[in-house]
This record gives sequence, structure tokens and C-alpha cells, in this order.
Amino acid sequence: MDAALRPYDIGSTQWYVLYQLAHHGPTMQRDLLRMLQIERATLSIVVGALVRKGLVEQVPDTIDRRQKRLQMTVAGTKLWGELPDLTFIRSVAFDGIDQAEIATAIKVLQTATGRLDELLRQGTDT
Amino acid sequence: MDAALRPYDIGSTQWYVLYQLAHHGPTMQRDLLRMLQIERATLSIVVGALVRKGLVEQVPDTIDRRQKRLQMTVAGTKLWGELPDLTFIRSVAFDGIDQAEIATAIKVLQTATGRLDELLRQGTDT
DNA sequence: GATTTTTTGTTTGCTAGCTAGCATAATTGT
DNA sequence: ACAATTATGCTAGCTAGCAAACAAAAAATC
Repeated sequence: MDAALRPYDIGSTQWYVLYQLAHHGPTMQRDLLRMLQIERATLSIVVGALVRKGLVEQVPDTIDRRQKRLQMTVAGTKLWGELPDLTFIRSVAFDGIDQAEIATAIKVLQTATGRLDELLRQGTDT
Repeated sequence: MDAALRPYDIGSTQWYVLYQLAHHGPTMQRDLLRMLQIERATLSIVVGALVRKGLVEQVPDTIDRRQKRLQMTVAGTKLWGELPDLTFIRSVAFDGIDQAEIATAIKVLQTATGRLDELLRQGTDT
């Protein structure tokens, strides 16, 4: 993804933010957190980069002024239209592999990461 | 890994370098590159951190003075002895999962990453 | 109604990855 | 023997992750 996006000076996480805004419209920054599964501080940096480049606007909510609503600018919408389709990456990686084996791989990884998340969660709380 | 190593101010890649030196003795920095599968520049930073902390020594080779031999210092060996055993992480993640399913997951992921590596390799050469 | 706690976002400082470009040393070609 | 190429490592500048500490606003408590 990074290699494909490099010509556009966009990183993969920045791409995910744009994807979200392009497909689901303006979004609260706090809601993006849950969608992208990253930390507040990280998202702050990523959004900052997009704002700096003029691709995204950050508007404080009128009701809850702590929260910020993110929306694409005209320049952002234009760039999004020019970005290449990245689904070919998934095709290259997985096309032709047995569907059942992919399902097994997903199950194994979800189990493992779930257990590790749980382990971390406990370690943090205690 | 990072959570377990944090009390010792050691990152996971730094741990891998120490592991290598602890188990296989002094190693040329260029050989570590292949073992850790990271870029020259990245390893340079990681090794720099270890040298700065006095855990590893970087000695220019007498025959080829470009190359640098890495070896643990006394302080490094001491710290290595104090680090916790990290194999519990693998146990937490995978214990009890069907061995055949794990093998399938590994196969799927190796195929996918292999294909993507190949794709990147071509893109870089052209 | 005033105080405390929680939520949201930012900043700072770290690890770790990358590319590009540089210097130096070694090797290869002519 | 000298010139050109290759190999090794470093620095600079970037993305992206994290934790800790902070400010501001909102919500909860007393």
C-alpha cells in the first residue's frame, strides 16, 4: 500500500482516514479511533498531516466543543478521485488460495490476537 | 514483547539483536541485516541505541574496515541475564490450537507475503 | 452551584520501519 | 596502476505506532 501511495505522498493510515470520509461522509475524530483501532495520539498526528496538506478539515462540534468533525476538503475529494484502486493488492496476495484455508488462517490469527489483547488488557488494568 | 521489555528500556528489535549476539556470539552487522530482514538504515539506528546504552560494542573489522563486528559488552551480557523469558507470549497466543490449523495459517501467510514481496521486488527493479 | 471526574484532542518523546543521498572502503575492469 | 563500480554504514527526513502528561470542555457528584 505504501509503495502504491508514495507518488501521492499519502501513507496507508492517511489513506484509511480518507477512505472513511469518502465512504461514510464527515466523521467525528473520536469515532475514527474505534474504526482504525489506533491510539488517540497516533490519530492526532495522522489527521494533523492531512489537515496540513489541505485534504481534510477539522471542525469543532458546536454542541460538544471538545469533539472535532472531520470532513474532506475540495482538494481532498479531488485527490481521492485520482488515487489508484488498491484492491489489486488483496488479489495478488490471496487469489487462488483455498477459501477454507484462508478461513482457517483468519480464525487462528483472531484467536491469537484476541488472547494477546486480553493479556495486555489485564496487565494494563492491574 | 514491547510491554514485557519496557521496564528494561529495550525495544523488540533491540531484543532480537541481543538474542542473536547471546546465542551466536559476535556477528557482523551486515549479516544481522539478513537475519532480521530489515533495512541497513534501520539496523544502524537500532545498533546505535544499543551502543549508546553501552550494551553492545561495534568493532571495525581489521580486514574489511567497512564492516563492523557487533559483540555484547559486560553490561550487555549482564542485562541479557536479567531479561525475562518471553516464550510465554507464544504460549498464550497459540497453546491449544490445532497444530494442523496453525500449519495452514503459516502456509497461507507465507504464500501471501511471498507474492507481495515478489510484486514489490519487480516494482523496484523496473 | 461548586467541585471532582471523565472525555477529547494535542504535545512530547520514544521505538521502529522506510527511502534517498552521502562518505568511505573494497573490488572489478581496463 | 588507475578508474569505475559495488558494498557497508550513517544521516536526514518521513510515516506510524506507543505512553505519559497536559489543557479544555463536558458530565457527574456532592
